[in-house]
Amino acid sequence: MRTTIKDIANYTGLSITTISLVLNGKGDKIPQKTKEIVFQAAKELNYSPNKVAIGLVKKRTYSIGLILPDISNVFFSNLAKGVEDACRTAGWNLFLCNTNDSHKSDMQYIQVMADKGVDGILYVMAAESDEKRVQECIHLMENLNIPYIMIDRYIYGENLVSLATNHKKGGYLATKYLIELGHKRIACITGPKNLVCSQNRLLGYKEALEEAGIPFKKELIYHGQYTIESGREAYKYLADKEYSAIFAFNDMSAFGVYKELVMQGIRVPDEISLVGYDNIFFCDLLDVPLTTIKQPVYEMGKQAVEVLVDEERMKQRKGNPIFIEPELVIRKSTAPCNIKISP
Amino acid sequence: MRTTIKDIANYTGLSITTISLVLNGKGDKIPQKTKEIVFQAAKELNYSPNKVAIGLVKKRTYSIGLILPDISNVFFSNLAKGVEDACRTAGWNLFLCNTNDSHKSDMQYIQVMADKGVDGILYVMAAESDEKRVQECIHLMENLNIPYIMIDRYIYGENLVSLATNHKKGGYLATKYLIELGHKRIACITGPKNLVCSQNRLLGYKEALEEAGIPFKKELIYHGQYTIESGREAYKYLADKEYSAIFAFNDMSAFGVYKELVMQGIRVPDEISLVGYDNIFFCDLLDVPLTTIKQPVYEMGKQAVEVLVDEERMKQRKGNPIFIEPELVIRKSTAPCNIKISP
DNA sequence: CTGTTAGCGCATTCAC
DNA sequence: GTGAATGCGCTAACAG
Repeated sequence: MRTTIKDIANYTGLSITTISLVLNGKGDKIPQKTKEIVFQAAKELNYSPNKVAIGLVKKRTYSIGLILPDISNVFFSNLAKGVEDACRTAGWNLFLCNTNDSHKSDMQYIQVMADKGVDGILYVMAAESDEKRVQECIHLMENLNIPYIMIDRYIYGENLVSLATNHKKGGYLATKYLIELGHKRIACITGPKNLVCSQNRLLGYKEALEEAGIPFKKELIYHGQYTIESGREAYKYLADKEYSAIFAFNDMSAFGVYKELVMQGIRVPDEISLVGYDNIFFCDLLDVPLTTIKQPVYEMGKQAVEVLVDEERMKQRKGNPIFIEPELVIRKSTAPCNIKISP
Repeated sequence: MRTTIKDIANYTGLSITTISLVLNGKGDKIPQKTKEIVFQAAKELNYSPNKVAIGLVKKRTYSIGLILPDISNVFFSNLAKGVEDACRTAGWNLFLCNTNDSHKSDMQYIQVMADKGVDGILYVMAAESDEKRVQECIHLMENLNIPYIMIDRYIYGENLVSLATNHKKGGYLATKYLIELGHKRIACITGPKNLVCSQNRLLGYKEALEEAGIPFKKELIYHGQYTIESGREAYKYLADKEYSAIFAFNDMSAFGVYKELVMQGIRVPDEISLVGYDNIFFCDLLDVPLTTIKQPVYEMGKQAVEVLVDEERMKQRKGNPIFIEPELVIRKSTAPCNIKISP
């Protein structure tokens, strides 16, 4: 059996109160002598406080829940690492909840986390969720009265705290760079239509086009799923279109098209320029290292924890999204346009 | 405020016991009518049991701790996914503990998990740990009387439960395949010396050599750290050695040498054959897809949970490691040896 | 069939 | 300065 505060009381002949006071640093009025006895006993008996009991009386558990779609996705595992590192530093613990992009799991986990008494939730919504489903999740957390931050995938709402990369800017940066290289027909492989992050990247794309006076062509947009597979499908979809560059809204779909391009004997970047999004660590490992938009995802995780844990900052941030600035990382998959296409 | 069992009691005019009995399915002797009243009230008041309180009295929390070195490493994030999926299925929850390969963190997390009342620990030890440090961790868990399974990185000890790939076999398979391709001088890039998993892969390597009557050459062994960087360093170390194939003990270090080989204009597999280990998902994405040894890491995570949660199976497994069979995955980075080297 | 009581391990208020 | 008593939300004997 674990030793309890009671055991120390028996062992020392002191009362439970005294032990608790001393061990919690609230023993201003307790003589040094007594304190030492308590500390000594605690050490001898190898005492460590039962956090479940503390959680029950204090109604704080010093643990938070991280709900995300897929921990095996390097984007999220880097996020998780940032979150975990920040938690450890702050003395918190982390429940990992993997939803496999299921809205139902989202709802279940929110409830379970509440039952477990977590002090907050970091929430990356399931990709399958539409506006209505997001609201359902948000309402649940509100009703449960549990602080939360929406990460990456949602940023509107007056009362909610959210944190995300400035995706519009990211989309803009990528597109502008391609335009500067002389590309005029730039295909897009988006993420799921209902995700705000994907919508915003597209807005940035359009803005850059407009700024350069290039007309937007709907047929160059392929709506994908942020997966390798959808990158491959995008290639097929684009087969009969004219384009000299591709902007994939995440690195995975960029890898997908890349593989397909290579298989078809199309050279990157000589014939087609390719830009990804995320800056996953192995962009660098490909034979043609991938030009991409970097999201500082580890730092996002850290920062999310720091805000969530701080009541003041949470209040400030209601309806006031935290935007993280993306960054263009130029590698070898992009080159000046050398194809003449009728505009 | 959350509604409690007491609120339901007040609301219905019944006693706390009755509520508890009904809600826990132990109300065999309670009339259907009463039951319905209770269920109805629970629904109306939106009741969900406080798991912290339950944890305190039952001394079971239905949560487990997963302690691992680095969640951003795809190997571990896939493991974590397997673990999490199995947990969700079984109705358990998962604490994620990222140690950054620090032994001190290992020790701290073990204690914290115990304080949090977890019902078990899945433990992947820090790479920096030597025999003595592992023992320290094991003793702590034993003293805390908390069930645990050592995953991947440790398999000896009469009283401990462990689960790992049969790394000797993995090393054997990789080496044998290279030998069959005609390679005689096969360089190795190992993992940290103190890790049993790396030691075993080396044993398998030696066994395959011996079986083929090829003498073991110590100078062909480079002791790395399972990182991309150490793959690069391995290349430099091997610069003045004669070899026609490289067996890297994980995919990351394989990528490292691969990059360096490409930079030096050495063609894979025409000049040098390369085999990795792990079968990380982007082995497939490289321009020269990597031949490797597959560890079914997701399944390992799943299985670990299933055993940990089952007292019977835990007993059976004491001192009786669970071995997972690895598998050779042949891709494009290996080819018949066409270099003549004096033996 | 249902209510009363005790207790899980701890923090905390109020006496002594 | 220290101890006894109370309660956090729940389960589990034990009564009745």
